Amino acid sequence: MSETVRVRFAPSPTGYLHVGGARTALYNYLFAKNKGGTFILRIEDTDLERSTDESLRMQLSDLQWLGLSWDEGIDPDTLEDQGEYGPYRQSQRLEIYRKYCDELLSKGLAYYDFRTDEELEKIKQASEKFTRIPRPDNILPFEEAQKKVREGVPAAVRFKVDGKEDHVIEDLVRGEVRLPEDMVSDFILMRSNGMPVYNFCCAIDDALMEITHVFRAEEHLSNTLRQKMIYEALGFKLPQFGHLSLILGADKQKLSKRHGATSCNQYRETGYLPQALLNFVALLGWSPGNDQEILSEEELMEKFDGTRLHTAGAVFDQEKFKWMNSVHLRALENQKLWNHLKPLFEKENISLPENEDFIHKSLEIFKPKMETLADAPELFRPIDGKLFEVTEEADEVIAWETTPEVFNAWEEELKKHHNMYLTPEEFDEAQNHVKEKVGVKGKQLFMPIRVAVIGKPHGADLKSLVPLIERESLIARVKQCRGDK
RNA sequence: GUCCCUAUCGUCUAGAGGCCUAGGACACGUCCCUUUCACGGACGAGACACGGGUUCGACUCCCGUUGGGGACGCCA
Repeated sequence: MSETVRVRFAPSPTGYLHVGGARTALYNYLFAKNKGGTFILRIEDTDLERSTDESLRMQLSDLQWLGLSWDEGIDPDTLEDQGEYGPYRQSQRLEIYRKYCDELLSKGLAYYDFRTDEELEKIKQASEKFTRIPRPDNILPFEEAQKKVREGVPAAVRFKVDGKEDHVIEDLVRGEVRLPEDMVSDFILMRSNGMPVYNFCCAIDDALMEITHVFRAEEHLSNTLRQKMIYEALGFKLPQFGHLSLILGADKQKLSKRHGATSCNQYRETGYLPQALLNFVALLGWSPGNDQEILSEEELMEKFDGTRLHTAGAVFDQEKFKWMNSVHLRALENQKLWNHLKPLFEKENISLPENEDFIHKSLEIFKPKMETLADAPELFRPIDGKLFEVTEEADEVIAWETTPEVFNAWEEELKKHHNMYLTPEEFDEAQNHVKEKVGVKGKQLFMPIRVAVIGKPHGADLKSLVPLIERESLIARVKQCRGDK
């Protein structure tokens, strides 16, 4: 009895995927998964000026990175259609729009508008409190207008917004939303260059692709009114809409570039995990209804059924996102985490042992200190002897009266051993010997040693850290700290 | 300006008339763990925008005010 759920995400390929877009895509994806439905990717590329294949590929790559795979749409590599309802790129559906446009034109539900940009601009300037574009004084009869168009006179096609009735939309998020029809003016269906415009394509495609539910941002509310009119004029069945609250910046304005990082790609490049981004944006405007905040994709799928969506906007809190990323990062299996980290080490020219033992031990020490993947190079750099350097932070410690003695004693201890690495026990023993010999304890003791190991007074626990570094390298480091040549 | 949407700690949120002296999380503060830094743990501070109704009873329902946001494109 219940029809199959078909939802879509319909980005326009202009730049990277925005986090708001990621959330919209996620909700639609989760809803499809939750209902056993189909998730469709449609490309809204009718704006020739701004849409590029490069952007398209960037968006597809972002979606893939997030793991939001689609059942119908276009192949991310070949960009070829996949599915029964194609083409899935609006730029390849032009004849379809043309056909429906002619239908509306011939029925008198739409008309050719021969006014130029300049004329329209003049009209806008003329009225003080301009809100809507007025209908032209004399609309040519269809046949006559068509003839003129065929002769090459440019004209846009506008939909006639006549009625004075209110439209009621049963919104999945907001309940009954009443929109007065005169809220919008006669809107464009086809540009004068022959390209159809968003509201028209969207309505036609959603109808033809048999979309059942549309989750999209609140800013589309007035478009929904336009699209409803198109649906009705063409006799299509309206899908269910759910208008999502907006994601806001710290100043409560719609999240945009001036708020800093807003594209998925930026987060990807600064060391965020896709599962963290998904988890975080999922909770911006929706909650599972309990106190659980860390959710896997599977849990999200299971719990997201299109209800419990918030009506008010949500501020994107970078701090909390960072925290959530650190939680997902710590939950990651060591080997998987290492695979994420490897390219970063290579990029920074940090050479590290790659045996299982080292990976496990080092990650156990450094994982709690990482918030993003990008924190790893700083943490691991001191392990690589060739990159060892004494930082300014260490100056104070080096200046302590007893520090040179600690350095010497530490070096002597290291020289007593012969194995490549010290064990944690051997380190303890060595440290105790230094303590007895120099007669210092506490900060006076371990801070100089830490400086001699990683070049700075703060960092990971020495007992776990020292066994990860070659003894020879440790000796070289003390020398360097002491200023030996 | 017009229309639409919206309103619980600084932020994300739980709360669907009595379970609320309003719960959780981030951030913040104190303490514990720790010979540093993190992680972890305990505790603390911190909110129902305001005014009217409805009701025996409102954070929860209705109306208004105020605040915030969005739309008003031959962008999507």
